[in-house]
Amino acid sequence: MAKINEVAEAAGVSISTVSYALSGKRPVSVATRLRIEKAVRELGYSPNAGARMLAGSRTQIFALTEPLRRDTHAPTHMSFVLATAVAARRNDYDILLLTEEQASAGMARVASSGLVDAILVLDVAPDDERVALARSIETPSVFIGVPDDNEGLICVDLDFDAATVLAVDRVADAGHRSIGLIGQPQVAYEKSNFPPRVRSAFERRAEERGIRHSFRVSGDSQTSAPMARTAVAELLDEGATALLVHGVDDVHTVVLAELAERGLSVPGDVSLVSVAASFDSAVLSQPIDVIPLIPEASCDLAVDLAVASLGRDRPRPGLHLIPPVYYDRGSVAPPPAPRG
Amino acid sequence: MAKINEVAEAAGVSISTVSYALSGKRPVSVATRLRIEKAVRELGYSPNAGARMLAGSRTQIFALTEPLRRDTHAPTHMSFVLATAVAARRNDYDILLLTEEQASAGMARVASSGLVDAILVLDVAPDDERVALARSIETPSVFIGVPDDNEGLICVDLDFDAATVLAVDRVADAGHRSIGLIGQPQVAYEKSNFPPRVRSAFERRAEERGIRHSFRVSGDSQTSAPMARTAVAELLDEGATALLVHGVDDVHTVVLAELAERGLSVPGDVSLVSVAASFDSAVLSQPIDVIPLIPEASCDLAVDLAVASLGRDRPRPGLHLIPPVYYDRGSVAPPPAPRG
DNA sequence: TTGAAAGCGCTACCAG
DNA sequence: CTGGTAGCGCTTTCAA
Repeated sequence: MAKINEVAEAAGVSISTVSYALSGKRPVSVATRLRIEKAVRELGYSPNAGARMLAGSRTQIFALTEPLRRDTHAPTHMSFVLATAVAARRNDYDILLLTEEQASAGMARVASSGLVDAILVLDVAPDDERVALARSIETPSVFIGVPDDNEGLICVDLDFDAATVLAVDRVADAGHRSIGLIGQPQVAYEKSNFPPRVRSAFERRAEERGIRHSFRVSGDSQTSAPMARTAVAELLDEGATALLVHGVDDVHTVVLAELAERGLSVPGDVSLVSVAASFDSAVLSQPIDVIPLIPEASCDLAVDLAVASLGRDRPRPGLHLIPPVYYDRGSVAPPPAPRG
Repeated sequence: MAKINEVAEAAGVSISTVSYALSGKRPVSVATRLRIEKAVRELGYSPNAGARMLAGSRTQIFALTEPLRRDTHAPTHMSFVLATAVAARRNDYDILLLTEEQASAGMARVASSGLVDAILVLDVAPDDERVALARSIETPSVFIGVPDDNEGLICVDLDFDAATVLAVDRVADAGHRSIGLIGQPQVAYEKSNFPPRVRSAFERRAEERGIRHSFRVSGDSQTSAPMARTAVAELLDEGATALLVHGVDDVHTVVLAELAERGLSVPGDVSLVSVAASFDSAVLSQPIDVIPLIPEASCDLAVDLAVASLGRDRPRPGLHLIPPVYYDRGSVAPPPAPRG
């Protein structure tokens, strides 16, 4: 807990020179810089955080608000939190966790006390209450996810629309005339922002391509197995020859198991594409075409935007959608010839 | 972003009176207090975090270090993080997230910059590198979990030893002479601190009671189903009439499914006790006796200790073990009469 | 290339 | 019960 004046003394220079040598905001001769660095090392000096916040205008802290709902999928959520923390540290920022019942309260608090330089908003709901708050405070905020009313906000996300179109087109191009979508649990279509986007893009694009389409939700962690099985059964009964899956790893596992039990091969009998999966699809029992949702991509971009919003030319508000990438793993083929 | 002098001016008092009125560290007449509160409200005043840190000696921030290993069980982990955050807020503290490859680096950084008042250590390994660091820094730290070398540290945890003894005794008292333990995935016995404690307490207590015992690991999330099934099969083959389960929800589900498939009823044919489960056992298909590991209990205590370690009479180092509680749900009965 | 010194906004001591 | 004010440790302007 040495202080800057001790470093200055030890190096035989003034306090300001030490400060500049460390921040690099003013040229310092090599000789003095070396002496200062030596003193810093020997004293184990590290600038006091409170003093920096007060004197400088940066706290080097980002808030991360995440209203952890009961139905949040923990592994996915953890990936995003971790990716955000890593990206932040890479930019010399720490993450302050805001997990409260009333999400806005914590946000308002850290904003008005100047504890953080910017706020990263996770787990965005379609009608998120944090939207209004974000507009009313000085502290810049970046949404990881797109709320319905996003006018004037900076939002980052995978381009779910384009991703879904990519998937529909792929199976349509392969010749499929009837496709199904196995989606998220029902609650996700009310509380979360992206499942509805996938669903509507799916239906719209299928219409545009003139192919039959049908949609089913999957269950939550307790009911995912039976619901996903039922979904597969119903979609196949309706004549679907290709399935898009928008779900967590468990749902994929169940879908594959159900197909296997029915003696159906992929892609021989049924084609399969995973849309916006944020887990490593290598854990599945067989390779599946995937258009991944990569937490690191969203979070890196969000942090970059947060940092930029503190600088000279701030990023302009709007949607920053990440272009989808299609990974071909061989799970899409032309539909089997109709029997009979 | 009003400042304290504006509040003072608006209320017609001195700066110090405002400060004392807000902190309560000095009596203030009701009349002036009311004027001050009014001014605070109207100006939307909220003290500057950096200034408080610098002037006061508290940052009102706790660090939470969690080296998120690949094999971490996300839902359990999230429960602990959430419980910690809630407990911290209740004490007017925020949580700074430290998730780095080299866990010690972040810890050292926030300690030496005075960014946090104390450090909460999660996901403790038997030979945790953070132990040495904790001893070398000024900032108090509280371990949630017990490392092998815990001399001089403040550690909080469920009393796994007592919990396991409670479970063994229960089935032993019911008349079982041969019991099995289905434990965590293999890796947990190397990287985590509590699974070995449950296992050794199980073996020791069974010896003391003079009953046969056998142990099996379960698998990770990908292999839990087959491994847990095998474990059940092997333990039953060895003659176990009661099973203790120390695992996540999935393991319990699989154990119950395997017993059901074998046509064995609980507790008619096999008795079952869940040891140190941190999930809500109500999600299981049938009620099971449980000695729960309650994240809130550990985290509340840890936060209390962290707060106390900043006060006048700091808690003395040592293990703060939470006494186990046995919840009887009717899954333990005397063993069936031996057939033949 | 370097120094001196004025704050940053608050807490808490010393006076009254 | 209330005020004045000296720092807390650093950043940054102004001077040299």
